[in-house]
Amino acid sequence: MRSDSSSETPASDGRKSFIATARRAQILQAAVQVLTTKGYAGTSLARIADQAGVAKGVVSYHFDGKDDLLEQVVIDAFTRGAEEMIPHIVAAEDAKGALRAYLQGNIDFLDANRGQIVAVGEVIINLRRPDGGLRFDEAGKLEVVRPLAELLADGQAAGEFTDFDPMAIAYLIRDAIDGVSARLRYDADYDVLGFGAQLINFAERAIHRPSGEESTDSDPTDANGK
Amino acid sequence: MRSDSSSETPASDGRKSFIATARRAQILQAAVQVLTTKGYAGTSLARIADQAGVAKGVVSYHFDGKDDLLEQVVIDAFTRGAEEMIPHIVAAEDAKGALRAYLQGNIDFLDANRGQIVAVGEVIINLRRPDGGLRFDEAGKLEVVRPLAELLADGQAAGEFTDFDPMAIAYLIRDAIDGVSARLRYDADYDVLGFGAQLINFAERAIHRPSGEESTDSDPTDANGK
Amino acid sequence: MRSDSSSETPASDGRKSFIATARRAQILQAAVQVLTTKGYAGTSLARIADQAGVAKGVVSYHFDGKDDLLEQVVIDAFTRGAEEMIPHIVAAEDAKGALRAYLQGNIDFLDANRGQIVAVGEVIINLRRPDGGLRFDEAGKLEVVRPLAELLADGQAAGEFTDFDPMAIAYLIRDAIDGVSARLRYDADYDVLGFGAQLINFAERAIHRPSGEESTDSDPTDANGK
Amino acid sequence: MRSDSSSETPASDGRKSFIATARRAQILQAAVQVLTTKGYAGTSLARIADQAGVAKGVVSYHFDGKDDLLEQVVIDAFTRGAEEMIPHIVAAEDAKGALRAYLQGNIDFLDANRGQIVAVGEVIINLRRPDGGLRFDEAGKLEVVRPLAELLADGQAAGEFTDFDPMAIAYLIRDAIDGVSARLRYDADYDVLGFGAQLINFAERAIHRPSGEESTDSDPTDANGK
DNA sequence: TATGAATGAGGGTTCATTCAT
DNA sequence: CATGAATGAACCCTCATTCAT
Repeated sequence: MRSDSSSETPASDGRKSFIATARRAQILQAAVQVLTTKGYAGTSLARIADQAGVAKGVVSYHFDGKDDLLEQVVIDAFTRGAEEMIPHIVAAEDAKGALRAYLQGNIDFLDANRGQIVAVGEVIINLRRPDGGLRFDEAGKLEVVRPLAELLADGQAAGEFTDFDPMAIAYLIRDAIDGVSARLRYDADYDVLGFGAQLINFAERAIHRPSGEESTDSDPTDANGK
Repeated sequence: MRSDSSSETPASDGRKSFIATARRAQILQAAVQVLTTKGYAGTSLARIADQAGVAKGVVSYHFDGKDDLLEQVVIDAFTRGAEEMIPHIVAAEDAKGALRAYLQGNIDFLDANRGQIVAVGEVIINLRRPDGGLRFDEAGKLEVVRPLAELLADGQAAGEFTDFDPMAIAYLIRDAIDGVSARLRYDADYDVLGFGAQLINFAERAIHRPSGEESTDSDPTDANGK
Repeated sequence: MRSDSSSETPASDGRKSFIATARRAQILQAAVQVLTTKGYAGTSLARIADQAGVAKGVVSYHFDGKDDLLEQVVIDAFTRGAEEMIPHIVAAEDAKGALRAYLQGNIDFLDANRGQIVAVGEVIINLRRPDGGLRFDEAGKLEVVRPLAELLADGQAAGEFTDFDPMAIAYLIRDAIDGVSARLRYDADYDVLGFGAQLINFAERAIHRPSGEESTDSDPTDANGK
Repeated sequence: MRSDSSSETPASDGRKSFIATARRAQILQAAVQVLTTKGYAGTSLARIADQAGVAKGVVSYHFDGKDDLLEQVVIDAFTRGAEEMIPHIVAAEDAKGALRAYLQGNIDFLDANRGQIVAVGEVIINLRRPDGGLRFDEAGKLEVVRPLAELLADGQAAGEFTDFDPMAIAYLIRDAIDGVSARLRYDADYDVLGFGAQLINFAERAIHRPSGEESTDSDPTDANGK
């Protein structure tokens, strides 16, 4: 069965039968569990099948091989994440609001999907293409970072944000969010929301332009506070 | 049978012969190369031996199995990193200087050791103990983060830094540094120093207490920025 | 549970429905194509079903397993071949004519059915019974060679052919014809008819008794050509 | 271990150690046995290892995979065959002698190596390259047929042989020899030498120019048979 | 009739490790 | 010290077949 994302039939869930969809979900869930527990290198189709309570061949039947299965683990999460977060960001009235929505949206998503986050991270970090290159590489990362950088640049253009390299700071913010993912590896009960509050506070302090500051180029010429 | 802890000091009393030390270094270097090229899951003793130009058995002879070898890759780097960075940090006169030394030291180390960083990351992220737990887990991470958090707390106590949760911001800073490591995976020529400058700038803007600001929890005696 | 022997005569009394007959033909044709393209070891029911554009289960439904399907590929061709060739042979007036009819009939059949010949060969050579023995073995071969040997012996008895071991020469002629099949494996456009002409020429030169020759042993006492 | 045919050391058996050479031979012999008994499709590394009395991994250790192993089965036989037959052919004084040496040499080789012939045939017929093409294809066949065709053409030029297409008759002769191989599949005790005698007889009757016959396509200067 | 779903065996291969030399 | 040889487990994948629908 091909994991064809195109749906030729107008039916709601696409062309996959109900039972097939259910099995796929079941197997994906099992894969997430194994990835989280055993790590990427310890994740085998046999263990996934065992965890799902199905025969080993079933996994190969529903997915186009191990790589396809693991890809789906990531794609599923990304799809859901984008669906949840984007609306909040575009609904913001100004750059400050959009930045806050971006940060809070990511934090909330991580907090609400802790069960999947670690597994997704394992795959992103380890899954490679047959040629040896990483399956989820810089290109995918850029897709996530660039919008954030544009958001920051917009805020600078509107005079809301102070001077900095938008791309670098976008990476820095992503690093903080990815750091949360990493910490969930060690501590499933990590206080994601608490750290998120600190992160938002920190970021806004560093990014927001103090009222009255001049927007020149980069270096603030004078720093006589308010 | 753990590998002898004296293995890191081959010169002092000569517990390891010269040739053994050389072989170990040669194999470790090969392991780094394979890890960087093929990733953790693609790293086998056979490939390492091949890369090192030695027979497969040699690796097992000089290291107590695959896990021991991979551990050494990490420990070597950490040892060297600590040796290089700690002196600069302790030499700083105040918290601001220490923070800058910490950040610049880490950035410089990453920049100077790009060849090893990716390999080290692969192992830290993936290597697990026989019981399934991560070999380099939260405990090791805390060893790195806690000193930074203490440095930040000291700065707050001295009135140099503004208010924030030292632990959270320490994690945040570590995330940024680890983010550099991650980016080296995709781009061996990543501008580490450039990003580092932005990071330092950003961090200081968010951490330093603006002159004239009231300190809620520490001594406001000196608030005259430099 | 062998497949019903009436399966080859779908029309006579309608034991098989029209649709079933069509499906069988469709699947057999797909099997021929896969066998030709991928070889025996590369031929699976999945590939055949795919090539035929039907679900995998359909093949198992219409045929009593893989072996039955492959048998039919051979039997179909043999049945058709016999139907086409035998009439010409029995219609010949003398042994020389019968031999020529035999050779030309075989050549023409191979030439006209190149698309199937390779597939048939793959099965004959490889298909084995559950006990490990070849499904199409010496017995089947004899069925083909013996009539030819009898034809040759008749020609000798009639004084048309020179002295030789009829069975050995019958095998030799079959080898030449089978050789054509083999060559079609490598070259679908092989000049079957051209080789056939050379074969007939060669065979007649070696088999026909020169006029005036005594029927002694083998050596022609005088050789005053025509 | 690579099956490198080049030998960097001047030692007699090349660079393979004695024990490795012995194991390889043992495994090759086991492969021949399995191929002969079970056929190509029934030949697995597990069965070969079992037949050889070694663990499955040993086969993969000594050969570069299944294909490499099966190739060696063929190459070994071809190498030995060429070594045995070529000297006799080149030693012949005229084309008639060379043809007889060629035929007798092939027959004798088949007769003396019946144990391997069937296995070799299984591989030649079935082994395919990763791209789907046959591993031993037309090109290899031509290497065998062309020298025979040249031998025949030489005989024609020398007036020893009658008129025919040398290539076609060369193929025909090869077909007869290959037919012997095929017959050994069904009957391990096949009378190879007996058939060989008939074949030689038949071929010479069809190929040799009767004394006094005119040559149509070559130099008629000497038409007075010897 | 036809299909998708499921199974379990077996395929070849890679692997970390042990051991005699 | 170093090596080649051997092992057996685990890997992913393909297969022919069965079965409920």
